[in-house]
Amino acid sequence: MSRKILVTSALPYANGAIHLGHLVEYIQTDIWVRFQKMCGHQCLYCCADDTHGTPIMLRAEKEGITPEQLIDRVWHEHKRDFDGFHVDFDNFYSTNSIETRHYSDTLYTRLKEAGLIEIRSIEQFYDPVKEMFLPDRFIKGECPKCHARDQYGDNCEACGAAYQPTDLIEPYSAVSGAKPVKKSSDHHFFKLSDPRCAGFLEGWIAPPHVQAEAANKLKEWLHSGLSDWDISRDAPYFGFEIPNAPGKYYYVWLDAPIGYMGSFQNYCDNHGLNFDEFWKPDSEAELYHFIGKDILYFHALFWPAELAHAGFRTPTGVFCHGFLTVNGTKMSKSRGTFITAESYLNHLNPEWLRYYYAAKLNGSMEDIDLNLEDFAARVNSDLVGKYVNIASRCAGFISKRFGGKLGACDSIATEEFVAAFTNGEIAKSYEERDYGRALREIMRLADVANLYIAEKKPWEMAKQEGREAELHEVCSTALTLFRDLTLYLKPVLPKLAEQVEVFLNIPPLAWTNAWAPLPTGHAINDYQHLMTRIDPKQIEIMVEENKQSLAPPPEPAPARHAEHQQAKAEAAASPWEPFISIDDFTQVDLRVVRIANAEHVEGADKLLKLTLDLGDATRTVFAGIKAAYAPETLVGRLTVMVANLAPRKMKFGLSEGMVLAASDERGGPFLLSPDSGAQPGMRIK
RNA sequence: GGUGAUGUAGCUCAGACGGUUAGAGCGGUGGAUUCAUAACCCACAGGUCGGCGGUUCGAUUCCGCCCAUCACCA
Repeated sequence: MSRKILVTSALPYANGAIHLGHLVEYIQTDIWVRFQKMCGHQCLYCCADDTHGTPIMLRAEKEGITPEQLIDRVWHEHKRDFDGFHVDFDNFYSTNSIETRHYSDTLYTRLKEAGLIEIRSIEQFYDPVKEMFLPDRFIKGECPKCHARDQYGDNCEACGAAYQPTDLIEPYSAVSGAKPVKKSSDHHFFKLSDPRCAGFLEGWIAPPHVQAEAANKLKEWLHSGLSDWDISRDAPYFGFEIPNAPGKYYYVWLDAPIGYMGSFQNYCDNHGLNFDEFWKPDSEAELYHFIGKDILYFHALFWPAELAHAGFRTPTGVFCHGFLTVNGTKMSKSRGTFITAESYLNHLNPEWLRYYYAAKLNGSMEDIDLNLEDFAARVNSDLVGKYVNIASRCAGFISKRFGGKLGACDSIATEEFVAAFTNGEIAKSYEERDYGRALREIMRLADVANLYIAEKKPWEMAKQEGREAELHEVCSTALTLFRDLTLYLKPVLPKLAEQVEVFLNIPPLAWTNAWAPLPTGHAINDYQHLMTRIDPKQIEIMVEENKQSLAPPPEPAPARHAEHQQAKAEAAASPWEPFISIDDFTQVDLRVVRIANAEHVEGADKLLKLTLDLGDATRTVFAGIKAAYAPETLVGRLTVMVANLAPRKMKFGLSEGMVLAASDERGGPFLLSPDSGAQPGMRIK
C-alpha cells in the first residue's frame, strides 16, 4: 500500500552558513525520506531558504548589495552544502517567491475572515536616524539588573536576566548607535488567545502529532495561557507587504512555515501534481515537519492553529530533535568546534558524518553529541572494519578464481538474514526514526557475516585441491549478506550503496523486493575499495582551521527565532569564560629575556627586530612595537617572551617567539618588565 | 527562582512493566589467524547502574530529597 507523504525540514535562514548543527536535522530528514522512497512510497522532501526580515535587510545593506542579491548568493551556498552531504531535496526553494506570497496572503485573509486577526497599537523603540523600528536584538544597553554594558534588548548574557528593551539603561541602536525613541504603531496580531485556538490545540497536542515529551512541554505552554502573536512589522522591512495595509509587512516568522507550502506548490507546478490533494483538510496524504526543539513553539502551536482556521490540513506529525554538542559542549569558535558544512567537506567524507549522526539519533528530543574521537573510532571500526571488510575479503576469490561469477548460496548461513529481513525490525526502526537501533542491528548482522567467513576459512579452501565449490559458495554467500547490509545502510550511505550496486552489478536496492540471494552465475565487477578510514589528523586539521577563522566579528544578531539553529554557539556566561585550566596555562612557556639587540627592519612599517637573550640561548623575534619604542632604548632591558610559540616565517625572516605588551584604545603597546632580580631564562608561572 | 530531560564500564550508548552472575560496540590486555588498504575471530579485565533516604521479601529499575549537566519559562 503506497503512501503519499510530504516531508519538510526547517528552513535555514539566508543569513549564514550551514554548519554541523544544522546538518543533524537535514541528515535525519534525508535518511527518513530515502527510507520511505526505498519502500516504494511517494515521498516528497521540500525545503527552502528563509529569506525575510530585518537581519537580511541590514546585512545586505552593509554589504552594499540588495537583499535579493544576498539571498540569491546564500541560496547557492546552502544548495552546494546540502548537495555535498547528499541531502536530496525534491525541491529546495525560497520564501521570497510568488507561491509563498500567495499562501501568506491566503492564510492571512482567511484568518482575518475568521475574526482571528486583530489590529492593535503598540509602542516600541524606534531608531530616529535609521528611521526604522528596532527588533529587540538590535537594541543594546546596560543591563538593569547587573549593569553589564552592551547587552541585548531581550536578555543579559552576563547575568541571564530577561527583560523588555524598554528596561535597558541608556539604550542605543545597534544599527546606527542613536538613542532610540518610543513610538507607537499599529500591529496585526494572530489571536492565539481566542478560545477556538486553545480548544483546538488542547485536542491536537498529543502523540502522534508530536512526541510525548514534546506534548508535555507544549501543554505546559498552553495551560500557562497563550498570548496573541504579533505578525506584522513596519517598513522598512524585507518581506511581503500585507494586503490593504500599506507599510505593514508579514513578520518573517509568519511566512517561514508557509514557505513549506510555497516550495511544494512550486514542485507541483513543475511536476504536474495537485497541491490540494496534500493540503486540503481531509487530505489522505501525510505531512511531517522535522524541526529542532528551539522552534517547537512555532510549529506545534502557531502553525497548526493557523492551518486549522484557514481551511488547510494540519501536520500528521511534528518531529522534534535536540541540539548538537561537539565533544560534550556547545559548539565553540575558540575551540574550533563551530564547524561549517563547507569546512567539513574540505577535509572529510560526508557519509562518515551521516553514519555517525544516524548512530546517535533515536527519534527523541535529546541532544546528541559529536565526540570527535568516538566519531573516528566508530566509523573506522563499523564501516571499514566490519561492513566494507566483508566485500573486501571475498571479492578477490570471486574474480581471481571464478571469473567474476557467483556460485551457489548457503541457505543455512543466510537464515538469520532472511529472518531479519522478514521480521521488519530494521524497517520499523527507520520508520520510527530510531536510526541508532537500526544501526545496532545492522552491525550485529555484520558481525554475523564476518563470523561466518571466519568459521568457513575460505583462505584455507583456496589452498586445497577439490574445495573450489565450497570456496565459491562461501564467498558468494558472504556477498549476498553484504548485499543485505548495503540495502539496510542505503538510506544512511546513499553514495556508498550506489558504488556497491555497481560492484555487485545489480539494480538499485529497494525494500520492496522479496528476499532472494544473488543468483548463481551472476557476474559481478572487480572490487574497488569502497571506503577509507578516518585519519584523526584530518579531524585535527579541520578543527585547527576553524579555530583560525575566529576573527570574523559577531554578526549583527539575527532575530532570535529566525536563526533556526540546531546548535547554539556558546554564549559566554561572563566576560572571562570559557575558563582555562591551570594545565592550559602551563602550556604557555613564558620566560624572562634580556633584549640583547634591537634594530629597525628595512621596509617594515611596524616591526622591530629583537635579539633576545634567554640565558643559554638567543632568539630572533620580530615585534610590532616600532611605533612606541626606539630600538636604542630597548637594548639591555629585561622583558617577557612566549618561548614555545611555533616559529613563524615572516617577510623579513623567521620569528622565534613573541614579546608581551599591553594595549587598548587608551594607548600602547607597553612592554612588560620583570621586577629587579629576575634573570634571563627564568620561567614565569 | 520554577518546570522538564539527562546522569549505567576509559569512550559512545542499550536495557530493566522491581527478581538468579547489569549488557553491546569501541578502547585496553592476552591469545588465535593471515582471505581482507592490521581488517576479522576467541578470551579476559571491569561498573557501589550520580548521591542520600523511603516503599518492598527484594530497587540500578517505583517514590522523595540532594548534586551535576542541558534545555525551557518568568
